[in-house]
Amino acid sequence: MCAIRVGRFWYNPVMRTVLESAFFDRDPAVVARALLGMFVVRMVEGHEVSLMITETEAYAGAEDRASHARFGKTARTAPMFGPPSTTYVYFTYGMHHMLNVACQAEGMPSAVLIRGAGNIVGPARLTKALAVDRGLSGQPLGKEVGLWFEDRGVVVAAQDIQVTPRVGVEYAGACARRLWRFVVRTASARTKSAR
DNA sequence: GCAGTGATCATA
DNA sequence: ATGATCACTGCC
Repeated sequence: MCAIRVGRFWYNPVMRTVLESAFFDRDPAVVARALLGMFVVRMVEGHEVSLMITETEAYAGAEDRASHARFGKTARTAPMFGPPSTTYVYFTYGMHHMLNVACQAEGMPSAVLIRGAGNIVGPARLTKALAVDRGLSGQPLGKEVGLWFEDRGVVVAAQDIQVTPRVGVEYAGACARRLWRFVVRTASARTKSAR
């Protein structure tokens, strides 16, 4: 039985369970926590690239003053209101793409931002590495679009998770202090402290 | 420390 | 139509 090491974590390469929409049909903070140790899988130029997720953030609906859904449904944010496992990719600062997955039932806006995976730290670096752009926004995760998530049996213990406020949402008042950022503590994926 | 870059959304 | 803002990164 050959196990493969990812940082301090080991997994069995035989186990590959694709995360279906039910996984995402939960509170975004629960999903964000549960995604640590899961793998994001992307087809890029005919090759399957998979990376263990190490950093996520949760975003909720209108009551979350840090969420893009706080102003209601718009052309850009409509995927956040879609069924669970809908991708929400947006373009910001004139150059960066951000990868999110919608959570909860259709009509209930929420999402998890994937901020880091494998050795990649930073949400825009991740989308660059995985060739993710707005063309994916609004599409359901799956092999049809070449982007999906898998459970490969990595278990991340609570003691290995750092929980912090979300990055870059100081404008959100009290919501900025919500502890909705989840980071796997590893030697390689050491992160900057929240700004 | 801060420039770069352009979509997005509120305001009009 | 206009302007401020932005769930960021890389280079100074």
